[in-house]
Amino acid sequence: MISCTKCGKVETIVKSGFVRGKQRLYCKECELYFSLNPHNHITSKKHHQTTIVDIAKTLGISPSTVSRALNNSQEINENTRHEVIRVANELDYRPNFLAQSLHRGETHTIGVVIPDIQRPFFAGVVAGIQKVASEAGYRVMICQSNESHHTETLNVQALMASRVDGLLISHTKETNSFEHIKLHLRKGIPIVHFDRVCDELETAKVILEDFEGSFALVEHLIKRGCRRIAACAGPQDLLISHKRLNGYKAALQKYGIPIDEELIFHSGFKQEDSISALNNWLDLSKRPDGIFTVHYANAIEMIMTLKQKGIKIPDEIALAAFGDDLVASMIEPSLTVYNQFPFNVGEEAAAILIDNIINKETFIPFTKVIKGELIVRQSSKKNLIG
Amino acid sequence: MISCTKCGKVETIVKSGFVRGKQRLYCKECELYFSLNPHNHITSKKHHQTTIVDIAKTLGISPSTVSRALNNSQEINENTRHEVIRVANELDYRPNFLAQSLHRGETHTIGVVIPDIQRPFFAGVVAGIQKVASEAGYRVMICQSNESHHTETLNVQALMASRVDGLLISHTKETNSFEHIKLHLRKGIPIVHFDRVCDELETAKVILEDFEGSFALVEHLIKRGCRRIAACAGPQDLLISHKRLNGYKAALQKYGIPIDEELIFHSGFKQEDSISALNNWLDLSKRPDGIFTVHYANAIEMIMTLKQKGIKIPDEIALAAFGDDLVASMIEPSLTVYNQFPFNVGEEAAAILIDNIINKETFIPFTKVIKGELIVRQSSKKNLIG
DNA sequence: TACGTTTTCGGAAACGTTTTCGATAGTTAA
DNA sequence: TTAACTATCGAAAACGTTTCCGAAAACGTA
Repeated sequence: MISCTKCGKVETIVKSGFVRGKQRLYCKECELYFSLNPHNHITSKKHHQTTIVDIAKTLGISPSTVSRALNNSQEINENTRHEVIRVANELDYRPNFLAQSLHRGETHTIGVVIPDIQRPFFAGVVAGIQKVASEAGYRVMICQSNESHHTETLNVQALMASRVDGLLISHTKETNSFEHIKLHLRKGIPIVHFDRVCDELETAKVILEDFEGSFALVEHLIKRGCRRIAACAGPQDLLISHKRLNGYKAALQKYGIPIDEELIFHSGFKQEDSISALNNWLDLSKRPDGIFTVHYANAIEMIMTLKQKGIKIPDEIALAAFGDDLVASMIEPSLTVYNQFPFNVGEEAAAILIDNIINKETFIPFTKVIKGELIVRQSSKKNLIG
Repeated sequence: MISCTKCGKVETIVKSGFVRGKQRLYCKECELYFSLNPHNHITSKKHHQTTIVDIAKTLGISPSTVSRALNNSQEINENTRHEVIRVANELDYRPNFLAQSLHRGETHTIGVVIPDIQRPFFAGVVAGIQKVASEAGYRVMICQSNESHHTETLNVQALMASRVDGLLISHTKETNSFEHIKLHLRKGIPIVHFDRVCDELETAKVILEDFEGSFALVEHLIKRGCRRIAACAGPQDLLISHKRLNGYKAALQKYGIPIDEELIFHSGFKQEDSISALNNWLDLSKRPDGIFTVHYANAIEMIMTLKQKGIKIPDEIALAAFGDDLVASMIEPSLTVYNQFPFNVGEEAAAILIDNIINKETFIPFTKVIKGELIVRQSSKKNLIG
């Protein structure tokens, strides 16, 4: 006797067509269409994630119907839909994201390449990215380049192989060729740069007020009385290093202070670099009375060294730096900084990328500037002129 | 006239079988087998990633041969392999990771769920994970739960839908039910806990010396003369909070100091929490002469507050805390901490997970303890007894 | 009764790979 | 000369899903 898959009754069953050698049936009461499948041995492999086919088999219907039921399709009987959903829950069905992505040609995943997740700036950016992305239903894959151009290239390749829908990238300090990006840009993959951007590529960019921030910091040092300001710039190859250095120079020029190349040092991100630069400056016949650093970490190290040497901050030397962090406010004297709002940078970058992904055809690249904020602390206080 | 796909010569071509209505050909000189395909219009869609089929069509061979050529198969003519690789480079072929994963049933990706990437501890863990994972050829997907149990559940679901090969997780402070983990554990997905682990699940775990570290910190405070030590413990639900509190209590007991519940406070991770706890203690008739906090950030805030109030550290109150960070060494007085080596935690957790993934059948869960290190700084120096 | 329409579903193709199976031609052995 | 073997490759199935195309039954209308 044939019974309904749902209610189990026998008397309500009527035949309803004949497809591919199998009798199609219909339960009058449940208004449910189904077929009988002779071999219902669900070959329960050890670790078998239930698929749409498993649901179809247990219900005696076809995979396409199950798919329709689970995707809010219009053309399906409401009762069938409920049955499918019931069985899906029973078997703990989870859609296979790989299969969906393969079919749809999109993964709803965005790739992120950053130099170092342990730097608070990038951690903040990533947090901002994840917030916006998850709200928009996108997953995030993060890769670290560790400031190595080669690793960055491998990261980009891996993300592209994973068919991410778009890419967010901040380049390494040694990256000065961009073929690995151009390649994918030509294929139409949406790419958004942030912070360490690249001017020769036609991508959307989210940048900081590198020039304005440096200008504000240096101008602030000048206004408090500094006349001989040293600069600890970043790695030579980095575009933002140039921009920030230009801000420094512009501020000096505005106030008629000559630029002394002796006082400009291009550091890496290592501690030794900034310390040796500082020592060189201190050995000069005319010591600087102010120091501007492109990265707050350098300034922190310098403060520690200056304190050991018994040099008074800010009276003998004042300091101001790019980027805020807890330690900048806790150290004594606390450090004057230009806060970059990394979380906002991440939010904006992700929002722009997702816009680029969704409106791929009409999107026109542009550059968004995230405004920063000068935070004056003890390392530069007192003796204010203007 | 028929010419070789490779060398273009006509006279070296011989017929070599006949398959599915198509003449199979062979170039004597190149030792290359191929067929002619009547329609070689590569329908160059706008954004068309070249596939294995595109390569097959341009060479007049079958996709399976291309696959073999690209996968170092034995059963393929060396000349054919070279031709395939040449064309693959020409068309800039990139294997579709989705299709590969779908077929193989594994993604070579591991999922990571952490409460907050912006906390240096977790950023360090993630860096360690990424190092080991990438060395082993695994990708990493990172999700933040933002200390929300609900978000954590969604994260786990999303990662499982993406069919990650394994999961690394550190629970939120509010997580006290683990159904969302059990479900997948039953299906055989390798899962490794770290830091904020869960004792009721049979997973491998990487933990810190929570008990020992607290014991060491508190014993250190006692040895320097503290007799009334307050504790700023973590959230109630967290297993590690209990362990650390137990270490605190054990140290007191060893030295015959009574445990005063008045001096134990369970904080969240917010700044206000620890400050109000501190104020309560200061209002007591018998103030504490030492403070132990489960998280260094709380101690930093307390140091700032104590300094404002003009209370001498460590003479009136000494401090010691769990977890190291740059700010702990920079603040004045610098903070005595128990360093947890987050990078090592990440490395170990990833290594164990990958071992679990590869040897799924034989793997037996175990717990790995990452040893920490007591770093004595100014916040607890002087007056040493023992 | 005859015909058109609606509802509901199944089959099959497609996404891009890998792999199993089988087929052919050439080579070697008996 | 025939059989067995080797080298090389193609066809097709499989992974799990979605979607296009059609088809059958039920329903409505004349």
